[in-house]
Amino acid sequence: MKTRDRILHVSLLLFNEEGEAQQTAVDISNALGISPGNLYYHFKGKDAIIRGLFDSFEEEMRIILRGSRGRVTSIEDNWVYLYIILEEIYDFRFFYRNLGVLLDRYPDLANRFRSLVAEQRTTIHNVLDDLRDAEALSIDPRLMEVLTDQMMMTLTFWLEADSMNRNNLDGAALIHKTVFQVMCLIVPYMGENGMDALSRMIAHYEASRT
Amino acid sequence: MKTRDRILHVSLLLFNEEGEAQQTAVDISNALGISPGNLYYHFKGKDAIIRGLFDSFEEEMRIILRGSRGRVTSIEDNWVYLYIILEEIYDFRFFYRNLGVLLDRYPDLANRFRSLVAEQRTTIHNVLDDLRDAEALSIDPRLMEVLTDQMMMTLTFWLEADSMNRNNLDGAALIHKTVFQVMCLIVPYMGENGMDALSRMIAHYEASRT
DNA sequence: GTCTATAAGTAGATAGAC
DNA sequence: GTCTATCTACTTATAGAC
Repeated sequence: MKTRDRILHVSLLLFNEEGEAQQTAVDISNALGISPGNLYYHFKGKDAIIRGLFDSFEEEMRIILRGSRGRVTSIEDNWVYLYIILEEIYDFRFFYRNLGVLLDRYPDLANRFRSLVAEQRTTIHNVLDDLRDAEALSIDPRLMEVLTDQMMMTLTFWLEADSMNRNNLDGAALIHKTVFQVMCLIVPYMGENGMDALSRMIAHYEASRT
Repeated sequence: MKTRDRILHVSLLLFNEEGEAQQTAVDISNALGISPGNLYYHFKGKDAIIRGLFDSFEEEMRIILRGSRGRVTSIEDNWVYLYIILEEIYDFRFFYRNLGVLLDRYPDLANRFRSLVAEQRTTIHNVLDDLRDAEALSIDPRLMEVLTDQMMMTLTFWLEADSMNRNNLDGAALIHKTVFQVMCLIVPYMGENGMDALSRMIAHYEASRT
């Protein structure tokens, strides 16, 4: 593994586990067992590392988003698809832990992030349209934008929201809970099947917690 | 106005407008036209100022929350009550702009914040109960917790969510939009009146934007 | 590519005069 | 209460040897 890749790999671990703000360039070089000078040879600074990590995240997320085209046609598909998105976000969770700071500090990155969020929103919107076409959902058109916004909000701030609670969940449990939370947003639009689907989801959710 | 109060007042303005992270102790003293030494005479540092500001926010918010007891018995009441909460948050919006950082940096403040959020959640839950008792809402009990979480998420992250958009709204418009967003969360549970209420809300919302 | 050593810059904090 | 001056601590960034 090349030093450049090792830097990205270890930085991601440190950022995710300890928080991005807490890690200095020297901390990262220590964790790698290399000198700060060497780190600077590969990356001009911490911001360059972060940009490198965002490159990976952006690429992977765009692949996931584009992979949904016409493939999510049932409530179960939707459940699985949410899982995939949330797991990708979890892999790069330090970005989402304090979005505000990062966007303030790196304006160029802020634009790329906003653009990615916009594509995410479009994808969610399309998925809802597909589910409506497949008659899995019946949504008042006037509520579509609001519902999309609400789903986006949950998909973007679930990690920060969890840190508001005293007893934080581990990753897998939190992802599961969040999928459930998002699915519940569309339960009222599932018509007759809504309550059944809800019961199955709750059973599934409760079972996974034991 | 005493220097101590002027410090709190000007700091709040600076934090809200320019961001908390961007302001150093020296910046604040410059804005006040006093020396850094004098600032340190009144507050041991920026964290002491932030604590002082949180004291005010916490006190005001708890009064608002406790003021709701049994007083929110209609959809219209709920609309107004959301307004009051959102406006209070907006006054101290720098806390919500990057919650993650603040909670990391000041663990004691994090506990107080979590406790306040918990009381907020209880209040929202009680209000929903009251609305159900008043037969303004009809909610499946299994969805109550999820709905409460969803409302809390919106009330906590609306400011950060707005900064994800390219064209940010001004304060009044954003508050209005957010009230609308939260109200739409309960539209599916209004029964027969839901669609009527939605139409009225949309009319009201559109009218306010022109 | 990698190291050591060090410069340069910044924020936080205090001492002592007025 | 308020000031000036200074000190400490920490982080980023670079220079030059190996």
